[in-house]
Amino acid sequence: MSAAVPRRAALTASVEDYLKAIYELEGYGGAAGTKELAAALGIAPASVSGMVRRLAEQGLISHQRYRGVRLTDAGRRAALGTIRRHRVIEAYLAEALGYPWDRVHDEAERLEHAASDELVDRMAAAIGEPETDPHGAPIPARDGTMDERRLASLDDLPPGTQARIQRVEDDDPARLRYLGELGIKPGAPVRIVDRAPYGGPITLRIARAERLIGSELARHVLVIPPPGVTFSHAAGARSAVPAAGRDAAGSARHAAGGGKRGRRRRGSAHDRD
Amino acid sequence: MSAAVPRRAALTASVEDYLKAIYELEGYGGAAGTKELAAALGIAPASVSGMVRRLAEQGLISHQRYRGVRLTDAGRRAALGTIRRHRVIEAYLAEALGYPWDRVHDEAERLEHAASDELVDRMAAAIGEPETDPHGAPIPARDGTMDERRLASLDDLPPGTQARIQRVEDDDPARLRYLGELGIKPGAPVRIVDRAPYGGPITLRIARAERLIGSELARHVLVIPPPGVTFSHAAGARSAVPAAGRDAAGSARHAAGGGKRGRRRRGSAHDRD
DNA sequence: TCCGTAAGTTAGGCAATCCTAACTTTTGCG
DNA sequence: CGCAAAAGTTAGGATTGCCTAACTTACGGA
Ligand SMILES: [Mn+2]
Ligand SMILES: [Mn+2]
Ligand SMILES: [Mn+2]
Ligand SMILES: [Mn+2]
Repeated sequence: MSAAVPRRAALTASVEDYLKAIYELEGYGGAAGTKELAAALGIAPASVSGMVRRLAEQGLISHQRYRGVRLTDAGRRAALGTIRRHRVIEAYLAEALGYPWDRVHDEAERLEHAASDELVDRMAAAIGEPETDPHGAPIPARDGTMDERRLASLDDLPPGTQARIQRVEDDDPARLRYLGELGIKPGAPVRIVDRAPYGGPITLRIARAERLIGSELARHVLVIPPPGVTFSHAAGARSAVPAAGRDAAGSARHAAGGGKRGRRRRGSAHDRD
Repeated sequence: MSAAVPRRAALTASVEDYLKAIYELEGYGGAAGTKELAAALGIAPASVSGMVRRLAEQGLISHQRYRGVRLTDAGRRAALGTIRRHRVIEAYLAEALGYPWDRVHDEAERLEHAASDELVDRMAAAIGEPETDPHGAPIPARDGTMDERRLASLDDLPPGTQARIQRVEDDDPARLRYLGELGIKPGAPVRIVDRAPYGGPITLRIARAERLIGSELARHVLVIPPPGVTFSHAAGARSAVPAAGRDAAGSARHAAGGGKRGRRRRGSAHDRD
């Protein structure tokens, strides 16, 4: 049984995950920092330094010591390939196999490294060439192009605004389930009825009901920016805002944990796409 | 990005492949040899010795030095779990995604280590709980039970015998394509019209046509043994015959290759199931 | 300008896998 | 029975990836 069976020229699963993470942390024009990357991947910063050297040697990223990394064209191509596989798989699991939208991510996180492009293409064809994953994230085309429009979050919208939910962040399964209960899913029309001041609750009209959500939650729900809206939160990864509000690097949750012995227990995932 | 996301208590992909290989080499009551295992996995015998020690320490196999290995109950359970995942995935790819039967194996060989049991169960349900994979290999049930009937090969049948194709070996994509052209696939009724002596060609009546096949090819096509047939080739792996004809251990093809430098290039696969 | 802190690196380790070379045990044959 | 080939093991390496501890650099104030 078996013997290798590599998927492509084949980067390792680890490398693919690094490239994906860097892609998402670069956001609109920045570089990805070591610590940030470590948090996103659930590993120690020192480990990232080591991998960064190797990725740079392989020409997948460029690295300025102490200054962060950026994808090269080759690295970006690879990242978008993995992202395409991930999102098509998520869409397929939801569409063809009845997976709930809060459980597609973890499964895709593993399958993205094992599925061939042929399989992914067959999946995409089987469900009608979807343009987004179940959370509304755009699926890169086979040629590596992807819709990279910046999005605004519900938290950025003034009262009275009408919009259509474009995308929700898929980090947290529990949050996804809650959003699902509220009827907040991609494609749904929404109206901002009211906003309490000082970061208070936001009143929405959604799915023919009025709902109150906190501004924290609202930041994880994205819409196409109506004219004149300045956004503080962008699809992809980081804030589009200059300085304020960017304390928690990216959106990394419980970081690497701090066990003493017994390696091999990295935290659970926390991503987007 | 991500962070771990293990599939189960999670054996490594390597360990799962070893256990599968051992399961198949054990055949009906034997032990699996180091060299045999190395050939099946496409790695060097010395590497197998090392892994064997670790698997024995973990209680997945029992090992008698210089005498070969056997699965423990825990090891057999794990092996059957992987085999179930592999075969369900093969069946799903063929049934739901239109994969040709000569290309499902390699894809399944990778996905089997990444797909969760939930995914595999959903796949099985989606295609009506298949009992065999596209090559006729039985799919272990969720509880780990599997039909382990010995099968006879076409080469074992005397002229005049009627049988129904049960299974074909899926080692070689080219052979699968050829068998497909001949109409030799699981479920097809076949009649042995004639056999030339001294290992000469066998004349079959299949798919309403008469076909000639060599005895080598015939050995890779399996049927439920009609009464009175002694078989020389069994499903699973090795011959049921005492000594004769067991030169090429198992059915390993091009073994480990013999590159000098540059590891990381193991040969392509060669298996069953 | 100076400095402390945060971020990033290096050093030293470990575990999983695989390899080649060299040595040991088994075993089939004459 | 005796031995040489075959099968199996050990020894010594390499690679990938991750970890902790300790050191270095960058940078935002005071
Ligand atoms: Mn992943
Ligand atoms: Mn997603
Ligand atoms: Mn495999
Ligand atoms: Mn197979």
